[in-house]
Amino acid sequence: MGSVLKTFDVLDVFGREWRALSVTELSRETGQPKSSLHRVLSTLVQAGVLEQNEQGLYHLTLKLWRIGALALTEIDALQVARPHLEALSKVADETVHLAVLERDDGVVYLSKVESPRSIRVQTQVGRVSPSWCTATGRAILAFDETARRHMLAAPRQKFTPTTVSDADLLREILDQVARNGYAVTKGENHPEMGGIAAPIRDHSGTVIASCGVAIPAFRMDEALIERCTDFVLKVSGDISEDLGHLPKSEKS
Amino acid sequence: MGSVLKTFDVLDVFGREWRALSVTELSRETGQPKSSLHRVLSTLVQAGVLEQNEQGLYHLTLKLWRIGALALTEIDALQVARPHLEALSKVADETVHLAVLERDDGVVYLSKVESPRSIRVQTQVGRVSPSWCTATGRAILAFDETARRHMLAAPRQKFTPTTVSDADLLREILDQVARNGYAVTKGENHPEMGGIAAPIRDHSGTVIASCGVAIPAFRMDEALIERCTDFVLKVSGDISEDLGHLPKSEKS
DNA sequence: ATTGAAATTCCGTATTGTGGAACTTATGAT
DNA sequence: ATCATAAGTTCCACAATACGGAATTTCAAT
Repeated sequence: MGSVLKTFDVLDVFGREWRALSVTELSRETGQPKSSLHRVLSTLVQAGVLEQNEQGLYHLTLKLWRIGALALTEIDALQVARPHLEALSKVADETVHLAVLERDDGVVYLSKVESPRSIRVQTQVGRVSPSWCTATGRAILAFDETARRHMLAAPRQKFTPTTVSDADLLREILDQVARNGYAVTKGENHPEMGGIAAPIRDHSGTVIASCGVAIPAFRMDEALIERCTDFVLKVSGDISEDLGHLPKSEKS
Repeated sequence: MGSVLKTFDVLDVFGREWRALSVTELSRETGQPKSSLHRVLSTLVQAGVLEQNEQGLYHLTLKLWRIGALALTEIDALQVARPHLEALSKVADETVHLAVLERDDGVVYLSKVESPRSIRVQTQVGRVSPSWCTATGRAILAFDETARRHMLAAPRQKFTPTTVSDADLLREILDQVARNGYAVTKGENHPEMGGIAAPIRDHSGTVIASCGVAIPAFRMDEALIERCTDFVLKVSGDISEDLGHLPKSEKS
């Protein structure tokens, strides 16, 4: 393996554990000898990607984020969506996310607005969750044939007893999501967590992202689901419209 | 130079130009032969950092942002600040930023709220600006002795005729900012742009960031500056307070 | 078809990365 | 104060890897 790939292995560790790491911890995580790591780490410090604190631990600088943030600017949706997400968080009174697919079997949260409630779902912007057992993931997969095929081809872990991992059943569920126009999940990714999400379309009608609310499972009764679904659909529609997607013409 | 450093040179180019790039463009920017670049690019694709589109152009994936975003979560201020920044944007009716120092002679914008006005300052989250001639930069430098020393030691470019680059004058200005508790600049970084910013303190009283408004220079008259300064000071104080910084006790 | 420009592959060379071992520093127990 | 342990860092001979000029392929435009 080349030194560049090893370097990104090291950075991946920083992406998983989000804190300052020691050479020994990195050695344990990556399985590389400390002397090799030391060289890689020095190089990363020189490149301005890592810094070493007074205890000798290494931590990320903002450099990677800064380079990567410019990749985000292409995603017009982010700018446009923000006020709508805040409105959604306010009326639904729950934590709200904007998500896109990453490598077909993951969704990554680009933006969130936290619920002011004391008991709320703990999530992380930049975190990747499995696309096939989350509401935000399914809301995109249902409308993206290619991604769906890739996802169904890859192996799927069962995170909880109720995680749907069977390909046929998953296909049915996604078809259902496509018909309904929204996705609801409960306890499939994390036993105490659920979500309701709907797709966001760009000017061409392509589904490029989803937005949804994340709700503690114990709060998710029929009434709440119905209420929140309306809010989520309204907001996903508003964002799509702001992106130039014409709302389906009403009969009149 | 090692291959890892070369790799980051390439990524830096993606950080400057924020769009898909061809091998030839990268060759021009980095001065490396195309065959070498090709190897580096393949490696980065393999690492999941870049993707190649159908025209053969390379572009960033979200991976770097995702790893780097976890570095941001350490910055509690970001979560806390968001609603205050929005309030500031609303009352000031101008574009608002939260900024931190990067490598002493730069400030990077972590968060922004755009003004709804049609004529507004064009900025970019993730962009680095010079710390010594921007309001957000000076608002931090004025309270960070170490950073100030480093900044004064490094060479300083003149961006406009009015950019203050003289070390002694800069020292005086920063002392003034420290006494006032806020910084005002106009046309020193960009001729048509100005700003007003104030420091944000954490629970220990240390200045860790700044927030400020960015204003088109032609709008910056005395009245506006005074009005906005009040808003900025109010909000920077509110954010600091939310971070656990006790407001200076009132005499009573 | 023909040309030109860009992307990609090839391959012999030498620079770079490699990792075990030795060395240094920090910590904590006797 | 002394020793023991663990972590961080440096060294160096060897081999793998990166290097880049040149050859080849791809693609679009004329």
